[in-house]
Amino acid sequence: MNRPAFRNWQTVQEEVLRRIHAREWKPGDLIPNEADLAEEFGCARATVNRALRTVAESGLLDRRRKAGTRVALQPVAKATIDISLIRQEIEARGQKYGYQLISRSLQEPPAQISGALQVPTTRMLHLSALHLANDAPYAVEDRWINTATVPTALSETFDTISGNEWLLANAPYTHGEIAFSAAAATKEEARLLGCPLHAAVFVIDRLTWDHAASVTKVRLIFAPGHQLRTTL
Amino acid sequence: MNRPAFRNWQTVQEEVLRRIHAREWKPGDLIPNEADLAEEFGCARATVNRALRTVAESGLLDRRRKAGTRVALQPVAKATIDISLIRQEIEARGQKYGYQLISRSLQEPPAQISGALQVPTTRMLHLSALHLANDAPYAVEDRWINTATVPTALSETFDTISGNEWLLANAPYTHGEIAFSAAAATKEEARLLGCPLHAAVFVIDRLTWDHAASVTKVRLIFAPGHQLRTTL
DNA sequence: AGAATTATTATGTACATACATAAAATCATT
DNA sequence: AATGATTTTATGTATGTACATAATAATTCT
Repeated sequence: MNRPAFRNWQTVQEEVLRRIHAREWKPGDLIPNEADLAEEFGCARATVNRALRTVAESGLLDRRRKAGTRVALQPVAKATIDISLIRQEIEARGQKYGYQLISRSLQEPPAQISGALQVPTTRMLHLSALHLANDAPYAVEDRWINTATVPTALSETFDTISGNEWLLANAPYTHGEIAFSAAAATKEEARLLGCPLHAAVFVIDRLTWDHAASVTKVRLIFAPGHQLRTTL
Repeated sequence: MNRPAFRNWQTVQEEVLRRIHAREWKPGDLIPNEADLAEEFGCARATVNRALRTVAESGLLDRRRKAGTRVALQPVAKATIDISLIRQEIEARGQKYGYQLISRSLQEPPAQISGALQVPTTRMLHLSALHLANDAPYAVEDRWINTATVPTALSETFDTISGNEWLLANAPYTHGEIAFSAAAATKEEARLLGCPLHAAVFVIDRLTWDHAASVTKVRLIFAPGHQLRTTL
């Protein structure tokens, strides 16, 4: 019997995935422990561990100490979405990027905004801008910046660089929340995007934090037809 | 000098993140190599490697052999979205799940569908169903199943179990594509969801494959107001 | 029987060492 | 100076051993 050599963790991972897909290991099944698999595959336990850990991260395996490793009953597909700069997104598609500042003002935010950012109702920096791809409207950016956290934003005009880009370079964040939804274009959004009033638009809302301090809240409204795609 | 003990990879990771956030290591900077960091932190190189690898996976570091590790110039935020069963999604929020089959038929798909699934224009199984949360319409499921890949689907009525759930249990897939977008509700969708015609609805399109064979193409149309949320 | 304690076990990880690999840097050659 | 071969170097990973940790199983005590 010529035992195939599973000598690196990728190979072991492929074999594990094959067995799951081929239903040799069925959903809910307890699979052999690391030590046994290591012996079977002719490699070290650490190698098996690395492979199984990676598969578990993708959601196909459930692992618990002492209880062992079992094939997930209801595998939760995990879609990873790369949130890059809008400029990069457009340039990556070989299109020309354009940016246009619509308004910049210091004003008191609506309760909904100041609540989300958890700041007392002081005046904040509000930006409205338009991103263009090949001169066509691509997305409207509506942003509030917490000037208590990022005071340097007050001395930036934002007429050539987007809030998006300036903040990434000047205001680090530790974590954040993001939400995707659909909305009907408001009058202002429709005007900027050149689409009918109440057209269905794709919206991304993002809120970022630097430790306990809120940094910015941004709403991106994409022109009709926009899709956010990824692989599973 | 009492050197703090960074004795496990999580602690090392936290320190690395701290230095990046504190701009001790600035975007674009080359950071010390693994061996040096291991000495500084008083741990093994493998421990530093695990920490740096994890941070790199999150997009904050760029690593290349021989070239070393540097802080990402434009960190690409990665949002991971868990795609679970609609039933689980609803039950996880403590709501009652309901399911209603609208139609089930064998028919020749429109060119757009058969093209995406890369099958000759044979008859395919088409399902239309409604998912409910606390008896209120939650999402419309419009699904095409490739009966060449999943012949057993032909003997399932789908009147009590959704295509979503049945396929997960009976038709494994190796990979897939997913797209998020906004659309105006069609007449039929508006009727089922109980919303105005052309209301802005959130849409998820998914296409799954088992190796080279297409499995299913599904379009989920969510009731107005639906949000898909995650953390950054 | 039920509760508290202890033993067992599978995963999780740290470490030292060794070698693989990719890419940059250097050197030799034309 | 351009080209090609060689060396160097930082990351990538495999291995054996050791111990940590969490959760289950078994045991003891009340």
